[in-house]
Amino acid sequence: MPVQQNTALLDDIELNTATSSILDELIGYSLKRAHIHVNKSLIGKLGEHDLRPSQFAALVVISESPGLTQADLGGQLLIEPPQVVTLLNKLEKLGLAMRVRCKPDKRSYGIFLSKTGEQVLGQLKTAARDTDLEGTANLSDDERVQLLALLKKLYRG
Amino acid sequence: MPVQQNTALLDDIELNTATSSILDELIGYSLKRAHIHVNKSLIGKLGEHDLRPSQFAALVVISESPGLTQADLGGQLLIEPPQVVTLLNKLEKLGLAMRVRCKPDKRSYGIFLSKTGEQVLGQLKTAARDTDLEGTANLSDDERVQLLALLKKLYRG
DNA sequence: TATTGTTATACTCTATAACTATA
DNA sequence: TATAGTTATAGAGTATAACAATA
Repeated sequence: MPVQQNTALLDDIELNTATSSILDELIGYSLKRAHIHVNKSLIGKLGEHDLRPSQFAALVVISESPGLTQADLGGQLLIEPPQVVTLLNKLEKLGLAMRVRCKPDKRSYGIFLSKTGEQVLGQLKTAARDTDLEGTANLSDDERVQLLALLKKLYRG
Repeated sequence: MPVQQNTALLDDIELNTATSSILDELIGYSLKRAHIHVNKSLIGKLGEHDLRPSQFAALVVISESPGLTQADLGGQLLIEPPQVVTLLNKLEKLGLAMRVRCKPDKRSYGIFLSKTGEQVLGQLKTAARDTDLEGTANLSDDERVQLLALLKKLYRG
């Protein structure tokens, strides 16, 4: 029979909405959706400072280990050396961080925050805590604690 | 005093390892780390079929709503129309899905899986379940159930 | 005039190979 | 020779504007 026979039927297909999908069984898929959901507000807030989430994370790590090398920073952020270069170029351009040739090994830099970087980071920490609460508004405080514990156990072992 | 005075000290900086970081307070950050952790094995497995996670998710959605439009698909996957085009071009090139002009509205397509697409999807579903378990091996079955419930509550409300 | 899908474009993220300067 | 950082490049993901065909 001709293919076009189904045209009328196909027009009135109802999309699955309630049916259970394999995607709903996969923790990986729900992690992605949840991450998108929570990060929306953070991205918006950081955007006011011309920063991305990874750049905020870098500021935090540098602040907690001033003088660390680019290799150290990449290791903590789980990014490759070329990404560290791009990231630091941006932070230096914004006047928030700097490379200093202060190591005996003249190939490497010590990475430090500027005074401005420390000040901005202070503001960003508060903003990040706020947006994280906003993005998880569907959870109670107890549920937030449970979720955080489960997530850390998941990826830290 | 001269800046270089600190050189010897800076050489022996110890990186923070145990100190608590604000990043560890943010659910958004832990979601990202957990997602990276769980998705590694899935990406590897899907790579054997020249597929990415988003393309696997598209196969699932199409299979569950055969004949849906590109706008429907993009809505379910939370991606924009141009991304749907790229995604479907890839699936058609692999012979897994196809656009069919079967709607009264001649501007739109109905999207369907091919026979091969259905068969491949069957294999991929099993593989996805396996790799999701592998990637969450640090959790017990109870903890997986709890985590999934918390994640869905988080992004679905 | 509005909508579906498409193209073009751009910016971010990610990853690898090749290069430099130091070690 | 090996390593720290850099450059070049390429692929994937994301987003917007502009366009064609159809409504």
